[in-house]
Amino acid sequence: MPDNEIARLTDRLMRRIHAALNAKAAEFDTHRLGPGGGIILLTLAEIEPAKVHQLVGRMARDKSQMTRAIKALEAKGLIQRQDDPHDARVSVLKLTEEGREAVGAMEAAVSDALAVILAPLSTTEKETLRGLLKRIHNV
Amino acid sequence: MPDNEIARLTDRLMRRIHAALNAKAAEFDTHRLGPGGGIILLTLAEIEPAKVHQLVGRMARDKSQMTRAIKALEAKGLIQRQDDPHDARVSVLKLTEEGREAVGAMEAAVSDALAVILAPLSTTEKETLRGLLKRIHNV
DNA sequence: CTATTTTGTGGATTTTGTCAACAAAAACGA
DNA sequence: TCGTTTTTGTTGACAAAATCCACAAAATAG
Repeated sequence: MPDNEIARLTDRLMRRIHAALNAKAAEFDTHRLGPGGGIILLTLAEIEPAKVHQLVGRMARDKSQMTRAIKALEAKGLIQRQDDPHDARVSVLKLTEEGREAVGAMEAAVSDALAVILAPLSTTEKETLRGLLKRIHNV
Repeated sequence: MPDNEIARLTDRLMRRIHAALNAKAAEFDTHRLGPGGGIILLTLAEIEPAKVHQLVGRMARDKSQMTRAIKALEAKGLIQRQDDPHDARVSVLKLTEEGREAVGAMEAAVSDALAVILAPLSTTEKETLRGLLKRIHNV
């Protein structure tokens, strides 16, 4: 079952990333977002402005958790909500200036950590990996 | 920061796998191992006989959690411990016959779920992905 | 033979994940 | 149009997992 090995290897990779970031969290996670909040902010930076369900879809997370995580980010002044004139159920999420700064710091730190973990791969291979992952998600 | 995108895409992939398996857990998780216990069993099947710290290393997990997870698997009769004659601190973990059966059922189910998620990739691409992931872990 | 490291457990706490129920708005269909 | 269904988001209750710390016993190193 070669596919299954992909699952196990992916899990392992994710845990290593998680551990590495956790170890150096003190350096960049000045807002104490935690891993959960951090990755949401990074994703939002990528696709903002976004609605909650878009983040839920893209991040494959539970919506109730997303609600709470967003609430926390909002309380910390990192993101802000605006009403959507076309749909009264939803609000549009954007980064605040402070949020953008936090994203910058995190991007750099994640980049450092990833560089170490992905060191066994050449630049070309990393590109290949990224491409394959994107294709999996039909992006 | 292209590396960072790898992290996000990997996270997303892992969550999708998790969700897919969770959705069909009733079909195969007759022992109620949960995702955590399940993947440990699969990993053990791959490298048994193994000691706790080997599983910890390979799975990049916290050792105290591993202790508890193993205890649960042992209580369910899926794995068994034997004393290591060369090192009294550790015991050697093996699957029981029942554990082996559980692994078989899980392998099949995981395989099904993975096939769907990885469908956008060709067989060759899946092989490439697997190879890259293995290289990341220096395997 | 002491000091340090490795290996594994256990407790306490926080963080995440899961599941079900719910409400308001939107989209749909006869 | 009006009722029905779906989408979107929120909350509560609970289960599972992660994190952190301290500890003990055995192995290893100096």
